[in-house]
Amino acid sequence: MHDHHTAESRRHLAEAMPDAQTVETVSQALGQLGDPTRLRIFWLLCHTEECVTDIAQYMCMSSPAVSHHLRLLKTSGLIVSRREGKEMLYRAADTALVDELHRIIERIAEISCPE
Amino acid sequence: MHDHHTAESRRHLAEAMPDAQTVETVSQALGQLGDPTRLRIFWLLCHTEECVTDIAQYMCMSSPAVSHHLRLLKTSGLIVSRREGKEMLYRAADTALVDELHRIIERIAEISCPE
DNA sequence: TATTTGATTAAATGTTTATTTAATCGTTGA
DNA sequence: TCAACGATTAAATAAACATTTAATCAAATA
Repeated sequence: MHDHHTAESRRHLAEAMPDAQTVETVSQALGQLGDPTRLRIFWLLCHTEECVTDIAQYMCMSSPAVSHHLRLLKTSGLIVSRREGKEMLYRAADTALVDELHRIIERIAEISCPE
Repeated sequence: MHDHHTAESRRHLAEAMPDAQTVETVSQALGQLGDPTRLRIFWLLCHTEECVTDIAQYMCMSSPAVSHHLRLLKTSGLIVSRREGKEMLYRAADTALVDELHRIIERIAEISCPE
């Protein structure tokens, strides 16, 4: 049987480890952008406000499919919407979380895909 | 029929939009941490080097299940491993991508779960 | 108020993904 | 070289998830 951590080092880690609620929240946010479709929609909505029809056209997808992703992003607090006449306009939420996510997307793109 | 973007504004967006390859890469990396189990393993391995048995114990999971997640993280370039005797030791990879991801995890935890 | 347009919801389908159990592989030491 | 230990692989199952088509909803306007 090999050596494991001491009780003390294990305690240190356990204390520094984000609690279950935090882990849920963080992975939920990151998971949203783990889907390439949602990543592109989110990125788009960080740059401009769009209606569902235009997003669908931009993404080359059906509007029900886009609607589905918009609902997930909205439920996660990453985007917001407002009605204007018959249209629903979506854009990125104005929060620190969104700023960070937008930042890291462009940063990872820089790092991983330099050209 | 409502108004859409001009050809010019659409062109601007299309040019700024990360290409398909980049979107794939970014969402792949973020998606890895979209799973709470992998997020916790990754976070752990950002802080210390561990063998599979210890990770499994820490996570309260079977070692095959942990092995599965380690493989995914490794394939994505987020962690590395080395053999020491019978054990495989895993730790976070020493890359800019990993630094960024580690940074954002702790940042999102700060933002979303203040206490 | 009936029709049209834009958006969402629901049901159904197909795919991906996590976990379990059992079997196998690699290394060490008896 | 055989037994023991740590780790991985494989097959099977179950749970999540994305997409499609059809139906419904909400606002505008003719």
